[in-house]
Amino acid sequence: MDNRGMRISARADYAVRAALELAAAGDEASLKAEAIAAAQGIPHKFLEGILGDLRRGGLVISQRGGKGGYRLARPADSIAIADVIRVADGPLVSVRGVRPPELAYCGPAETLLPLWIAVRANVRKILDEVTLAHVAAAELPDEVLSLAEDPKAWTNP
Amino acid sequence: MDNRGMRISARADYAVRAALELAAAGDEASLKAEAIAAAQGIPHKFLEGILGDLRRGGLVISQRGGKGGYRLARPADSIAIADVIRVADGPLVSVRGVRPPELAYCGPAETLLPLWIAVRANVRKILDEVTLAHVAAAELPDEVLSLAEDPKAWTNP
DNA sequence: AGTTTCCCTATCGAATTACTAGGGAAATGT
DNA sequence: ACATTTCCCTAGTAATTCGATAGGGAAACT
Repeated sequence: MDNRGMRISARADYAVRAALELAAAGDEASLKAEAIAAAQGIPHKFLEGILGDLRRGGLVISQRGGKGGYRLARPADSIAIADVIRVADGPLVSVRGVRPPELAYCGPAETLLPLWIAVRANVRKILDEVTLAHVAAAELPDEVLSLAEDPKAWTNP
Repeated sequence: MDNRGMRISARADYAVRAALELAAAGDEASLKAEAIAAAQGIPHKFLEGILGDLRRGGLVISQRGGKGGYRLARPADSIAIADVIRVADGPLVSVRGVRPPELAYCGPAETLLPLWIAVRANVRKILDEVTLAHVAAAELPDEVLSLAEDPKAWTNP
């Protein structure tokens, strides 16, 4: 009964870190998959698959050949962290595999639905607002920063 | 690449719904596993395992025999939804299986750590505050309700 | 005793997760 | 033209997790 709960998968984590490397390199510059993999300690072939998702999702543009690599398709301040996660990993929050609005509860559990909706809204509030540019520049919006700076937020449970 | 993301497992969902049935029955009354399973449409034997977790976690008290069943160990307004989820399903939020404070990021990804912390804090803000009594009585705290009532919170992405 | 109900362990198939392998296709440099 | 680089695609795989089921033992009540 240990490591379950709401988890951010390795795939989502890797996708965001790769996108951050691209953001840090500048909107014009391009990086090779191998360079990103080395910089972030991500298995190279696994990362290639993830970068393919980001490309199909319209977040990055790729080019083959000697001078090839990947670059962001849009400015880093117009790509939210949530965009990257959704493209690489599907819907941000789900309950038993389905998105909250599709759930049917009965009896005393009826009010669970708005509760899950509220949880999802509070996750979105952060991940839809924070962009690659924010994180790459280490400058989170004030509301997010104040959440993260609360010492209680760092405690175990 | 479909149903991943941050998911609330069937186990966590079932655990909360079972606890809500107990809360609705009153702090003193007790219900049999079979009755809870029928009321909420949860596989009976699967639910028994979950109720075992809740008991070992100190959230419910069980009794065997003809007049047996389960009842809450504490008043419903002193048990947060987060308590139930943690006991049944482990830590609320994790990244790649580990809890955020244990993560090590480098380069432009360094600020990811406070970001995940902020996400977790925002999830906790809801699930630590809302109790079984709130949900069973269909009366969510105002801040939570206003999050859930925003029509944008119900949209797809 | 006999029934009821919780309690424990074991098992199961299907899905998911995190990777790995191998080769094909396009762009570039000489 | 040719070799090299780098992306691109499909398939596979070992380990784990998820959701569920089965069977029987132990305690409590009538």
